[in-house]
Amino acid sequence: MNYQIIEILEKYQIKPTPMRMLVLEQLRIARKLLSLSEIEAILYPADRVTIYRTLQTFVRKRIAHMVDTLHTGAVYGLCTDSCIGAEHCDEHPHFICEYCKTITCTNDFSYIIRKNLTTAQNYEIHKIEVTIKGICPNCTSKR
Amino acid sequence: MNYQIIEILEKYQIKPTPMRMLVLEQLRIARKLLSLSEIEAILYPADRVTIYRTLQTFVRKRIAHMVDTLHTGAVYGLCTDSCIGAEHCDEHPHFICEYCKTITCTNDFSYIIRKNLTTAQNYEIHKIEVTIKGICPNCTSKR
DNA sequence: TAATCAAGTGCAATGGTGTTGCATTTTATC
DNA sequence: GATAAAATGCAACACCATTGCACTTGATTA
Repeated sequence: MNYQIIEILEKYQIKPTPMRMLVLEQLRIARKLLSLSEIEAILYPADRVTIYRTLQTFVRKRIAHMVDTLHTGAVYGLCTDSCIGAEHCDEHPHFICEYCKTITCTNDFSYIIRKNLTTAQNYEIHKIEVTIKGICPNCTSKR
Repeated sequence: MNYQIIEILEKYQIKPTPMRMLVLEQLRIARKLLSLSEIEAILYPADRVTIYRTLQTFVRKRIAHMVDTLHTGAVYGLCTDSCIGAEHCDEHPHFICEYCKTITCTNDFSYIIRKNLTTAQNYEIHKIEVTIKGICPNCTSKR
């Protein structure tokens, strides 16, 4: 189990310290994107700043991506299978369920946006963030 | 000039106080979305909280919409001509130029996202936020 | 016109999140 | 084992959103 985590960290050239292993483990366990505060609560009494910097390292090393939406705060998630590798994929729309508060990834539409804006209007696009709020299929049935 | 502003406010059933007229005027003058702090700076020494509540009122009364992206903070803009009326339109993608920091509205792609997620996957969508970061056509030539 | 009430405003203060500086601890290297 | 580099933990700060409360303004009614 831990060996697997260490393996992943080393694959991304991240020194496998205890804190980093803990944070990575949580990102792997979680079935949703996690905020700094959520991770902080899970790993209490681990230091907030250290987790913050760990997440920064993860984003920099492209093992995880960050989605920033104001009223939920920034959240972090591991890149999915489809984006493991050379590309840092944080462009799939993120769906925030207003019922269960879960943040999940949905299909990627960014290529449509990218294509339109770059070819037709000469925008130079660095990052596309799509955030969708509503009720997820899970919760639709629960209500 | 002021009569026009008063007219607009009354159209949206907002009592035309001096502060509200000032804020609305700035939103109209600005060719981009404005943050609370930007409006605060323009209207100095007007009270931040009052402007904040004025903007809340504007959003509630659907004369303006809010876009929230973390690292720029929340920004506000008047609904465009195409969305004046019954519908509160805040779903066009917002483009943040990393050079001039200007936030502008771009074409609307949300219908694509909405259609796909609702018909194919049973999501109930309340709000779509698309934020794009990069360099706008204006600044591309300047560099 | 004066009294009354609701709405709007301004000041003070709080809470949350992101962020930095610095001293200490841990880890890697020689 | 000594030294250097990286990671960590604590304290503190900055910024923004937000609330509480007292005061002012403006509208309504007696």
